[in-house]
Amino acid sequence: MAPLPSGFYDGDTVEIARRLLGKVIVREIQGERLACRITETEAYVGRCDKACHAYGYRKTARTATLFAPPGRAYIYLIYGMYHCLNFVTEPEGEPAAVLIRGGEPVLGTETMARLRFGKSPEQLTPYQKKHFLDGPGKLCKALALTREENGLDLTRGETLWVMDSPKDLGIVLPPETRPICTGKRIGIDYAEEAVDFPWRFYYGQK
DNA sequence: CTTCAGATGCTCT
DNA sequence: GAGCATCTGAAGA
Repeated sequence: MAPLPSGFYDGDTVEIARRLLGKVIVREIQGERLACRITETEAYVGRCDKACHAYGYRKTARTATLFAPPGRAYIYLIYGMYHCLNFVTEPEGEPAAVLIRGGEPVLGTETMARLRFGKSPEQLTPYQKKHFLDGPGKLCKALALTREENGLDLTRGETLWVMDSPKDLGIVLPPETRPICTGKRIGIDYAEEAVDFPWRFYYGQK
């Protein structure tokens, strides 16, 4: 199943956020395999970034996972009802992660649609289809990820991992031709000078 | 297409 | 008690 190894995550968080675009998240639930291709990410670096939950190495019950070895899942509850999926980066003890902000379905669309809307893909409105996985909360809902999965080791290929390409699942997709765009991160207006860090990466217009 | 209110509960001060 | 790395449906332009 060839999950990306811990070495992939053991490095500069901003660079890893960029390199995660196009990679494939695989999720196994109840014997079924779901997959989506990553289309949007953001980097968070505790050492120097006021937007990071572990800014200044602040360690609490919630942020403990950010200090874990690279290649773990950091999942937390936001706004009382949604979850955000991150991949822990940098060597153990350096709190940092990449937020997965968006994706597109590769496998298991039927189940993802039911997890997100309680409907089959055919029943979705055009608006629902267009915005299927374009947000961190949407992605977690479609992949059935909650705090239960916080701390999971992504390098073991158990119930959640990342692969280099859809080909690793035997799925052939058209090659990615969209440009990689860079911008400011979303929803961190409180973060003072860090609001301007260009640490968001996404595929541009088709 | 756009704006907008409301939902809902954990986390940290 | 305040705020949060958000989403949805409804309503308006």
